[in-house]
Amino acid sequence: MSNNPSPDRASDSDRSASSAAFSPLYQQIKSLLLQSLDRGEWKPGEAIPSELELAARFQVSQGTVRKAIDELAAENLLLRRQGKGTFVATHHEAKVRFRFLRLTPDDGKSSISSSKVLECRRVKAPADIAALLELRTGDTVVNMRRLLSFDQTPTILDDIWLPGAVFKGLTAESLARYRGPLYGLFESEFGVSMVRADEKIRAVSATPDQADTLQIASGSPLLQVERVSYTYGDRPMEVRRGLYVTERFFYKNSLN
Amino acid sequence: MSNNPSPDRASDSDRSASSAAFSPLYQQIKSLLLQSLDRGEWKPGEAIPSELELAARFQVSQGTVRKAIDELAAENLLLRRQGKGTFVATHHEAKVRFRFLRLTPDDGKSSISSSKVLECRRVKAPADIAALLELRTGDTVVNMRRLLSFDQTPTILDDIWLPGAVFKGLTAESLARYRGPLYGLFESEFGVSMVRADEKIRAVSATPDQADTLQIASGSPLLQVERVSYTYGDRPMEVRRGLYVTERFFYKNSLN
DNA sequence: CAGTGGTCTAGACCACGTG
DNA sequence: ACGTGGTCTAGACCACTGC
Repeated sequence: MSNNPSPDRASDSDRSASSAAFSPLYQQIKSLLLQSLDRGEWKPGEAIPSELELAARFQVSQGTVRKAIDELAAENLLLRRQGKGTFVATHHEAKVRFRFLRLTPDDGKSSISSSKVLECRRVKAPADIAALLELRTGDTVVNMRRLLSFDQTPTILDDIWLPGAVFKGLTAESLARYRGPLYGLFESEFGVSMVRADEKIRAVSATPDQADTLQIASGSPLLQVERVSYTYGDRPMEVRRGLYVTERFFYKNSLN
Repeated sequence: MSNNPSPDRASDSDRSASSAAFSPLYQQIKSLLLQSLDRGEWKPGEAIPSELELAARFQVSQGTVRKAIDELAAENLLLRRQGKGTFVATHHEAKVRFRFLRLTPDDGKSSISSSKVLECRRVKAPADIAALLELRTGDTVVNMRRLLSFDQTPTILDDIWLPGAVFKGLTAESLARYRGPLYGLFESEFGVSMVRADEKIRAVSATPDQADTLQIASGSPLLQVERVSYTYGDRPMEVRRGLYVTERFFYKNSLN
């Protein structure tokens, strides 16, 4: 790229053809990288090409690639490791486990967790779920319910909804066999990377049914967490309604 | 600064004398900027010197100053405005109001809020509050309780604790006269800028007293939010225990 | 028009991880 | 020794703001 008083803009127009029209170069590079991630050109956990390689591929300077990667790293889509390279974020990692699970034990001790799948079936989407997943009412969705326990104490009751077209072959049996975080399974088995989520939190009273499965008194206060998770391109891929027992745990949040 | 094969490092050692010893230059600049902010050299809402001025002052390149400011802007301590300058963040702004108040109405309509101070007195700090504020048990603290209503509906009951040595002259009367966000008052009247906060969230049942002031049924589920707020240098400056009625509001959070 | 932050480049050197 | 990302610089030009 020349940077002279009368610059040659030919290569610029080449680039903008395949990307958002008039935005900063590094933003265009960022979109291109996002497209590659979305398309699965580099899988979660793998390294992406080096900054110099990408600079050569896109015909820009290393600094411009760097700024694009900086933003993706700030959004936790990429992970930089000095001396090694830049890697696609994955949910198969101890560090990342608590990025989406904000429930924390009072005494700080990380206790052993167990997950029991109570139900998993394919059904027609209710209107509210369909809307949140940007599907049509009646489109088929996977509905699973599970109970998470810490130190043998039932703590989280989750009701999860997934688009049926994407999560083919997800059954109670395959879930029961799997060890590890659910979002890790989604990555490996269905090619769906969860990248971001919004949560709406309320306090509610346990219904008799809920109280029964959580082994608490009916009417006890519960934290209700309604989450919508998104993949690349802000496409919603999961709706999750969780009920948390906050007797010995709390939901941790940081405001900046 | 020379960048030759045999560089002259004299100016480097000059700088490191007044800052953390061996860290990247831009991190040292960042600390110096933080010190100036903490010391009140530039007040909330004011512009800080231009990048070129700061570069001249610290004897570094504009790019290095820029990277320091980038991080402070990412942490919401500074606000960049193209063509105008870089400004110190302030809580006197509509945009920032909802940075620390995460309670959102179901219907999205921003309703008028009113704040009623129920109590404000200087007392000796209980052990738990003192620990959170990094004071000694029995040091004097300001304790205030207030009720926030939206559309005439009582919604938030706050119990707030502040270090007495810093918040001299804070009385129920001065609070009653003041309009606007509490953190704005803290900035203007006491020179305390809240920069970050940690929250622990639980679901609880309303006690008879709480139910009475919030005009709900005794035993109703409430969101309990325990917040510790920090100024520059991670010094705790407020402990706040809030009870939120989440009937027509929810606590909004984003996971990245 | 001048001054501010925003973008882009090119090149040097440093720090880290691996072979 | 080599390749990776990390830091730092210098300089050009762009985009926005306000006089």
